[in-house]
Amino acid sequence: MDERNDLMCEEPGTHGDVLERVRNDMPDDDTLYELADLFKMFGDSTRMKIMFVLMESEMCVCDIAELLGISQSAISHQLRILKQSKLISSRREGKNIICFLADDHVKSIIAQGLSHVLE
Amino acid sequence: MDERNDLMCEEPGTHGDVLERVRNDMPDDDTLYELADLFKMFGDSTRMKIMFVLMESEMCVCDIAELLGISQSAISHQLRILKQSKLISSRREGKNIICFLADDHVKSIIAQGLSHVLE
DNA sequence: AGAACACATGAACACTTGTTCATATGAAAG
DNA sequence: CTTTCATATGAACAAGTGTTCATGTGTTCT
Repeated sequence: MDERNDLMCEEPGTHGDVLERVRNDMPDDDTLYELADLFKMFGDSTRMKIMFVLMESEMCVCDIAELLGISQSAISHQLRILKQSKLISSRREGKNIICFLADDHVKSIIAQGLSHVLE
Repeated sequence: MDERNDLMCEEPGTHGDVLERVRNDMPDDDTLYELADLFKMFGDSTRMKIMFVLMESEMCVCDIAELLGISQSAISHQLRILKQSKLISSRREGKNIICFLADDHVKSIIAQGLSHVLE
């Protein structure tokens, strides 16, 4: 019952406990795709920069673009994607659209990533 | 000194405090790219599945492939990438290559992502 | 040595992704 | 109402990504 895991190869059916645990803990396919799509958001340096900026302060679109030295169009396209993933929200204020982080998980996810990267 | 943030638009130089904080807290470009590359690993459902499996138990390549119903070649290509990112390590055991998570951050990163996805 | 199994790898291909460029929408000021 | 500033959006294109297929490498067994 606490035996070492035998390999499945060439001897199927000999370690049902692992198989069962995996099947129980693996999220369903929809959740898995959502999860992957979420992490894709953090997988582009432009979007990472945007989120880093918004961790400091909410900010309008043109300020983000100017601060990062990236074209307004590129920023706008990325903001659209980030909003679809519910990571960023925005409100209008006169001529400007003010963007801000919509989820506390953003900071903790980035923090975990950073501690891996920084060894 | 605790004033509301003015917008940068059309009035540059009026909110140096935010600018300065952003410049201080933004990682250098190399770190940013590493960070984005790290999260790219979590941005593919095949790699997510592999990591979910390895969260339960170390396992040889062919078992991972069989368990997930994905071709051995596809798994092997993805494992190569995951190893380059130092997320997975492996050792040889006879004919088999046993893979296992190489970093504790994997679990916590995935956990943070899941709690976002599951609302 | 040869056969069989486990895994790795390279090329090719379809598919996705991010940017640029041009243009459209929307609010505010003259 | 026209202009101007702020932002959004669509098309097009280059670059990146993941899979398959075929084949190569390494290990064990007879």
